[in-house]
Amino acid sequence: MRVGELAKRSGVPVPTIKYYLREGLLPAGVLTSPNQAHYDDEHLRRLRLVRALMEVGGLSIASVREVLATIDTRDDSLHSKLGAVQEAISQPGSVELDPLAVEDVQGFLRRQGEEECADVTESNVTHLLAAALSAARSVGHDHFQDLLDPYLEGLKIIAQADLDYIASRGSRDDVIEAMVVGTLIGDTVIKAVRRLAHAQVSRKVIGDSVVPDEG
Amino acid sequence: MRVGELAKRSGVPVPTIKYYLREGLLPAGVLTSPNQAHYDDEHLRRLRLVRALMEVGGLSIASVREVLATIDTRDDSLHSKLGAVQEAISQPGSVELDPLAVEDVQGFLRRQGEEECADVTESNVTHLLAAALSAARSVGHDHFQDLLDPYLEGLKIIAQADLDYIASRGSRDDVIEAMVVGTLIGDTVIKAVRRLAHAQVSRKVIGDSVVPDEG
DNA sequence: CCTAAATGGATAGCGGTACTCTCTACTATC
DNA sequence: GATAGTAGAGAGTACCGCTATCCATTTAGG
Repeated sequence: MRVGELAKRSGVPVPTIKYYLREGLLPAGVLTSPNQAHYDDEHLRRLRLVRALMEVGGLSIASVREVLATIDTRDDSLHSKLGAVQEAISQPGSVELDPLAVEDVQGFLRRQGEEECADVTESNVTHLLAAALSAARSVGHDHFQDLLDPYLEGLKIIAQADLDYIASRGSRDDVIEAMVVGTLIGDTVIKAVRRLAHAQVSRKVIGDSVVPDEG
Repeated sequence: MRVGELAKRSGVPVPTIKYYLREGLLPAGVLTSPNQAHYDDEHLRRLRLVRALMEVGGLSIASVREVLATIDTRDDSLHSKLGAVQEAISQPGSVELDPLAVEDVQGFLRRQGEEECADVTESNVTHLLAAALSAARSVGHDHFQDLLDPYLEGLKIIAQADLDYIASRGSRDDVIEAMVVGTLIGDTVIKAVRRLAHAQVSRKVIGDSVVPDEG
């Protein structure tokens, strides 16, 4: 197919596709003439992935490029590939870390039997966690880390479901893409379902009055 | 205090504070002269909240303004306030919804005993969920909704912890702020811990080989 | 009291991001 | 042979979150 049909089938405007080609988010089509190229279903699939990463995952073009590069690297074991994918999709903001929050993270990791926790900022994931706890502290929530253990309890169930889902995919390529899609779209799904669960629990527990007027 | 000290104590540059004042993210200080105003600890607290919402929650200025407006509205019960806060912090992207994904969401809600599910797009939260499942479908993941039930199972544990945390706050104002902070910063913490749980489970289950080379 | 620094207020400009437009030379199709 | 589509590439645009500059006034220090 040519770029027009790719645009029609993906819902992405032609100029935007050209832009993605220039930015290296999409591999070039096969040239049949100096100004004619053919694109196949792989291009369509990749294009939809790019859009999903941006729209649902909220990733920037630069992050998408990094994620795609990680996906396309073909030398790691699946376990380390999962790690690499997670690093690529977990860009922490530029919050400066509260040492107490760093300590909280290290304590948590230690509690979970993680031995090698030299520097929290070495991994995007632990950095992200420390940044979030720092932000909590900065707004006066200095016991937010107490939630880590119950969170992990719930997330073990979720992570098991995630891994089952990923492993149920057919080819190795599908497994790797499912890591990205499952993790990023999963984040959004979890966000939404958590809010629904809040509403459910709140309806049962809080009812309508739990706290007096003003403290 | 004057704006200079507010800047020093919050780490936010003076011009940025002025900008936030203009944008209505911060209430004006008390004028003591035509060009002198006093700010108090409430301003500092609010400023830090604004930064936390933007840096960790990834909210835009417009969203922050909306959230603050919701916080400051003082007429709802806590239960409905939680709902309002959730709506304000759950802006769905502009993905067009797949009818099948909408059906998935409705089925899920029905399964959970939610009766009133006329229009999924009426609530930002269900819209967000439908958008995420639509994106999953668009990249060929048309059974992602099978994860909803295990997700809810894990998230019930998390939501209970959240509600306990929120309810443990002192004043009504603190409770309301904890809804925002706990939900948004909680999202990020959950994101990070989920990745750690992935690594943990993956180390145990996947080990290093689960899927053959190529399908 | 005088001067330097800071302040409130307002307007304009800047840097980054994600497109979108425009152009040229060519090709496919009717 | 007229019309529409195409590859490739540079310029332009729109929005967002600041940042810089200016002004008249005021405060703080010697």
